[in-house]
Amino acid sequence: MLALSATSEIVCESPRNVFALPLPARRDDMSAPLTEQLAQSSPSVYTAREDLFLEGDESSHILEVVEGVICAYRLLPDGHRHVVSFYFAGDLIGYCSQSTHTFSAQALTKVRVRRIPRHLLNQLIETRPQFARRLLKLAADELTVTREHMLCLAAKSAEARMAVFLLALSRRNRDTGADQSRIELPMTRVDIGDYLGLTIETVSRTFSKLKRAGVIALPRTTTVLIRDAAELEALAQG
Amino acid sequence: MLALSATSEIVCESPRNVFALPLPARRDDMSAPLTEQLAQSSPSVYTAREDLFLEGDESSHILEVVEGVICAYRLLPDGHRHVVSFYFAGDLIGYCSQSTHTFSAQALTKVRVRRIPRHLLNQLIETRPQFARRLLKLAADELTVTREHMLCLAAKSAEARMAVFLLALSRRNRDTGADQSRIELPMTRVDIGDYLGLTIETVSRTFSKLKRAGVIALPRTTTVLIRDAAELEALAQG
DNA sequence: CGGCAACTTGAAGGAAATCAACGTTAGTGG
DNA sequence: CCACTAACGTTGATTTCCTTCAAGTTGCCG
Repeated sequence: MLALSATSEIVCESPRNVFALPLPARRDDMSAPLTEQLAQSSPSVYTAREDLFLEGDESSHILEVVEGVICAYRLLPDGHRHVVSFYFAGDLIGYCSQSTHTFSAQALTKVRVRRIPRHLLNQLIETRPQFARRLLKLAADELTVTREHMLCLAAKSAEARMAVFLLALSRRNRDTGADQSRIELPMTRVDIGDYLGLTIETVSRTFSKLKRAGVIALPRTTTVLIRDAAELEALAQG
Repeated sequence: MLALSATSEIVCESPRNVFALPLPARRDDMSAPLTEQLAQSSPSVYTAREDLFLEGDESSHILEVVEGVICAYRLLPDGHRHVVSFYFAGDLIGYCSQSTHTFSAQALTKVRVRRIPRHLLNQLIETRPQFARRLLKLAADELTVTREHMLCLAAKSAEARMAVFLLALSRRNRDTGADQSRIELPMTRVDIGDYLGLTIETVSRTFSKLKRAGVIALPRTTTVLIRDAAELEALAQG
């Protein structure tokens, strides 16, 4: 029921790629009363392209994604948009942020989230030091993943960035038991571009290039089939 | 004596720029016995360009920078180097990372650091929930700062990145009571380039361009004088 | 079937990388 | 103190990759 306690243990020690974070929850390692308190809050539902919150909003709750995909983004004064991260089922959003949100969050698909009041989180930290350590581990892992993405933006070509991106989605599939070689993209080309620091044209062209090279196939615009994972890994290196 | 407890309160609520993190410590808000335990460890000293640790090394301690500047970096298979962050006096390194370091750390100047054993940190988390919350806050702030830098790399021009970088250093000066308009660069052009995702040539050219425009002056290669802070702010926007 | 949004593709332009040469500074030893 | 050297920094010319601008095309939903 509650992912908080479980996820941190499943996370790999040194995540190499983005989206390498959480997995489905176990419920046996939390104190029962608190688990129930957290579980009480019934999931909120959002439809595609609906904003869950905006940058600057009061963040009295943290969110656990139960179903669907969420896009965290920021709008810049010059009109640019930057996608900070994508969050999938099992992920936590805003669990360690300021008193106001530092980014906006938009549903990419139909989304169900569980809202956990921050004061309850603080209460858990007070009473269960184990819990605090796990939360710290989660924060540390998100930091590592963010740095990995930063490195990607600082030092890699469009092709390499796309390869890293696709491999991250592929690994996420593997970790959730889905087909590694078949990726359903819940996000548009604009979302991908804003995430990778590229224009939609470059994203599209790079997809075409990878397709021409036989590395991937694109039966539909939202479906990527990985044909040559080894080559994709090589391209991801740079 | 110990920065851990104090820094988190001084950190601004939503840091807008890198290097906006910690400030000198206060000691009054920690339980005395533990403070003393932490203070016992006498600072280690490193000379310029000496590595404190390498990526992959066991990280049994976290480091508090007492004096000097440290450069966190990663070496990529393709020979590229990426500078993750710079750490200044008062900053904490590796306080929330994996069991092995996810980046290497090198002294840019003579450096003194206090080494705090991780097990002691865990002990503090167990016994002092306040402490755990503060550590979480520190992690959250570093995440926010990292995301800010990521945005910079993803969406800004060479000129804008340099402007953001210089303003961050300027703000750090202000926060430590030093001259806002006079920046002593402890890092080389290579370090700056690897941090901003630019080549040394571009870094150098951008410095020259800013100088020509009267935005900054460069009496020496390691000294930047900010002549037109407003214009620099404008350039930082993009 | 029409209309619109998302995506693709092509051509031209620009920002930064690369390649190459020259200056400058700091550190060393005569 | 000065000459020498090597690392660091600057500047210029050229190339490359990605962006921008501009049409098309596809696919979805009424």
